[in-house]
Amino acid sequence: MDTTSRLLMLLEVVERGSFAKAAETRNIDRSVISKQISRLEDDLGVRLLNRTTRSFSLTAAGAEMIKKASELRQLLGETVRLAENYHQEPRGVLKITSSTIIGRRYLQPVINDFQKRFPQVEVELRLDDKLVDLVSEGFDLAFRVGEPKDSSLIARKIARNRLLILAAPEFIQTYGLPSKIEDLADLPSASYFSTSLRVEGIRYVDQFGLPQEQKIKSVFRANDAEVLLDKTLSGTTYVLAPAFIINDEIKQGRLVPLLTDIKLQEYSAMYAVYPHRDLPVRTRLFFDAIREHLGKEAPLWESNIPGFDHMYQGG
Amino acid sequence: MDTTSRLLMLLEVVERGSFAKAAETRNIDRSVISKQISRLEDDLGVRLLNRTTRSFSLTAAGAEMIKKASELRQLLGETVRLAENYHQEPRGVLKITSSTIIGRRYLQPVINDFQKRFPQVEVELRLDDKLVDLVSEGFDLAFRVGEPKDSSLIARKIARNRLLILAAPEFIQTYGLPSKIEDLADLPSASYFSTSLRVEGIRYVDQFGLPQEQKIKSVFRANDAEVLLDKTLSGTTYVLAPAFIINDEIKQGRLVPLLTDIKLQEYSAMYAVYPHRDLPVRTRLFFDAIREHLGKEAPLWESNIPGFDHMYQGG
DNA sequence: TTAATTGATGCCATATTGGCATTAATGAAT
DNA sequence: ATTCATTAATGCCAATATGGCATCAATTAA
Repeated sequence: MDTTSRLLMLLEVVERGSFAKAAETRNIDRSVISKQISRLEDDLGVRLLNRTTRSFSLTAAGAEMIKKASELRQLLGETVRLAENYHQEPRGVLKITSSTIIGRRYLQPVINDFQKRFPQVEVELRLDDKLVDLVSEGFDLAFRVGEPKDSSLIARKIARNRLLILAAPEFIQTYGLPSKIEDLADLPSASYFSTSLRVEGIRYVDQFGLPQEQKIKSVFRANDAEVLLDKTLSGTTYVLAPAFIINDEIKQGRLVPLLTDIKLQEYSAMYAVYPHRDLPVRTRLFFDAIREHLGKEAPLWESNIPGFDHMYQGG
Repeated sequence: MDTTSRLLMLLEVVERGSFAKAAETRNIDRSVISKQISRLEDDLGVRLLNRTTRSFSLTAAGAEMIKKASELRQLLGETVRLAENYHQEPRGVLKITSSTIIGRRYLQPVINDFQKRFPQVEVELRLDDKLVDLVSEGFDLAFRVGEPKDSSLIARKIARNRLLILAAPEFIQTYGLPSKIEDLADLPSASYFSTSLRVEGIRYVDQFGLPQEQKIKSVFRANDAEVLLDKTLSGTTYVLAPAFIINDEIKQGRLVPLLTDIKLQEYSAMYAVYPHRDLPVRTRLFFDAIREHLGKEAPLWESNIPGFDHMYQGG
């Protein structure tokens, strides 16, 4: 290991916040980090970290070094990617992250097929419902619902993701079929709720083409769409759900779309996110495979919703 | 050894022109280079060099890689230098290059003293009369007569270097003492002669302040100033010599300045050259030590020429 | 007070590196 | 043509460096 690698190690230590965490993400022993950082300090002849036994802070020199280390990582990444552009056959490790549901339902089948076609490509899939740092963790691709804020990343919309209002037949028996959107105000609803996003109403476009929001009566809130769907299947709530979480519940008659004449506002689409302009071959091929799988026009999941083209379009 | 080091190795191979030369400058076995370059190609998955047994050429991928390797070297250098700025005590290896005469006569005494003061600093001195590439060979400092052309380098004038016209007493006995500069036209002269510079006349300023050049009759040409001086000591030629090669020949009466009333044009000064704005401590200290040794006003070597202040000033 | 976590250190098996000798290929000199 | 020298590649081996384990001391949380 040479100075560059040690600088990158230092950068990881600082980004992760401790030797132990850096060791964990690298799957190496803590002692290795400790030794290599010490070695780096010896080589450079500067103390980089002020250490106490349980934490550390950067020295002035250390702060300058991690800036440079970050530039080095960037440049080294570009270099490797440049080389990868010369591959005609994809190879290497394809690192992907996505939310649990996207990964399980839409990525996994593509990955299975992909690795049959390209056995030289290894795949690492990290399912995580909170955003991870693509750059520092070295991911090639991320799949997310909603456009990411980080403008240093490149996001491409790969599939629309319209909303539906759903309830189980049992719910309809209990509460009756709502005939206009205002009826939803008093019906029990399941709704998405997290630190970053809480759904408190249904946004739609009225007959005059004006945006409106119908308040809902949320009796169950969770930060997991599948849990909300499961709750709704039990017949005790209705739910405003994105189309991409629908499996065959509608086809089997276990869920029924409500108020399909309402024109709902489009929900955040599904995006693919990557950190660089020039993708390695393996990434580009996987990206294409995903688009192929999800469909060019209507996304794959909409085939689970018969007649969806005519629903929630305001007619 | 990791990818970065291998890229730097590749860069050296390309710069030096062969595996063998790169191995030589690194003082390692050729096999190491061969293995590491192969390893780099495997890791990147690209062929970088088209090899025949006795030479190689870069592939397109290889050409791109060495560009990046050069950026990496630059950035890594900056990083290390940044760390060195935090040293209060100088350490590390001070790599210096100069012409033979400058090194032997003016650097060596300073180096001896310097290493007494700072035993932590190692010194590598490369005496070479042709210019070497400071950047690719990793030199901290170069000392040269004449301003270097490479504008990416920083040059600082550290001492003027005036000229004299010298002859041995024996020469004067033989040919008589010249009384005006035109007398030199027919007297045998030793003159500097190399592929880059050939001296064919003596440039001076006449009584009206106009630049003139007096042709000389060169009977001995060499690309080494000491050899010219030695020839002159033999009494068979006079010579136009820069002051910095004078030892005690004038004090001992073995050489006599001629035509000291002529106003000679100033010769190229001695320059220190370094590749970066921010010098490591060891370099800055050595630089200061050299300036101290050579003298602020009149350079050290002028003390070997009694009355030199009043010579060749047009009086 | 105890328990848990952190980074440092010493020890050891293992992996990597660098040097040597050999080989094959190539181009220059005779 | 025929040496001859030089180049890069390869296999083998010793020296070196690395990473994992166990342990320790320091610190914080419970």
